[in-house]
Amino acid sequence: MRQLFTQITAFHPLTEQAIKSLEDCITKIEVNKNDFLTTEGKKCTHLYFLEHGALRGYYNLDGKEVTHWFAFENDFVTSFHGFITNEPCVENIQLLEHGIVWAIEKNKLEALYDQHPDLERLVRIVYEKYYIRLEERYVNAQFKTATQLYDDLMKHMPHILQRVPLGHIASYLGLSQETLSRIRGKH
Amino acid sequence: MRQLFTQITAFHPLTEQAIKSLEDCITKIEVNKNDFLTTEGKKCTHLYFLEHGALRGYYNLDGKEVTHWFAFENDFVTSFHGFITNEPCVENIQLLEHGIVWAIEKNKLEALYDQHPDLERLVRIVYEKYYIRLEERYVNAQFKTATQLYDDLMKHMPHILQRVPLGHIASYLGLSQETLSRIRGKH
DNA sequence: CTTACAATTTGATATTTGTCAAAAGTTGCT
DNA sequence: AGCAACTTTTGACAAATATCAAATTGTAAG
Repeated sequence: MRQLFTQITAFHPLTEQAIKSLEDCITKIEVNKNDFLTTEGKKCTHLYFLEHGALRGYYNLDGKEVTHWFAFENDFVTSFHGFITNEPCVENIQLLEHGIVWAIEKNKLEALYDQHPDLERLVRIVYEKYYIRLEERYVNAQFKTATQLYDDLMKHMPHILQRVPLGHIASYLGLSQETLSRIRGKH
Repeated sequence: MRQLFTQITAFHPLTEQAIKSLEDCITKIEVNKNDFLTTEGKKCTHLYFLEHGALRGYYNLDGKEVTHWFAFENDFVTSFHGFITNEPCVENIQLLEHGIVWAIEKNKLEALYDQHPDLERLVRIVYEKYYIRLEERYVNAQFKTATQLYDDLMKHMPHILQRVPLGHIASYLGLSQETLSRIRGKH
């Protein structure tokens, strides 16, 4: 638990009281490879923090699985669209390895905001960080060639090939698996 | 000014005190077509709210201008990467028409958060909204065909063709201008 | 109304990437 | 070790989109 709060407060420091309150609201979950945190059509009422493991978010698009993000250690995770709008979510979140996640319910989290502005600030800052991370990916995906995308990925997440099947990575980059395989072939 | 706060509080209600404090920190700016709110390399220390007008954010990539977003009436606008990280920004924000914008300095805004948690909450909610908006665009851009992208744009922003040159729209969709022109040709 | 400049369209061709199918390689299980 | 299921690679070909160049249309100023 200490380890968890060390990671979380790296985004923004929290008061002892906020940490105490949080402790009462979070649940530790152990999840196996191929388990789901949420699936298409379900309400996604929890925010997760990934202590250990790897997972992916994907859509079903014309019968194909389209992976649109990965998460690893110390990432906040949820189906953001569903979590924010309260609508049934459109994506599936699946474990790629055995993992440990912490969960908090949306209602409880929002109730804590009222007592702990520092917690709400932390979440605001997380959104800021995640927003610009997504923006960067967006610009890359749209305006770079397949080879550039692969090179960038190797630079920023060199470990990913060891942990994630190629097909998922291809779809994450918006490429066919065959194209990615060929690119990788030329060193 | 009333009009402005009507729009802003549509995201989340504010107390009278928060509104008073905000009033003291914001500046109204009138901007002409082709003016810039910020340019590449500058620090972007302001958050803007677009009361009237249209503008675009674009990168220079290999000597080409790449438009990656548009903003219209009642949008919050800034170079988010620069604004959040305090690093020199990588994009240009340019007016496409004569417009009216309200500006607030980042320092002043953050100072207000301490006195007015409701304002910080409003901003958090704005980030949430903008995050899922971006996510939606991301998935579209990556996994839809040129024709689908055009049809979606016509559905969600049918007015855009009247206000924005085709070349900018093409680059926003990640297409060449010629391709977009041809797609548009077949009704 | 005419001219000059900018924006858009059209045509021909090249490039990139996707698709389908088959082969080769891996992994896990008994 | 040996089989089955899954993942990755390879090849041939098709489709989508980009590029370059030229023609056309639209627009604002005198």
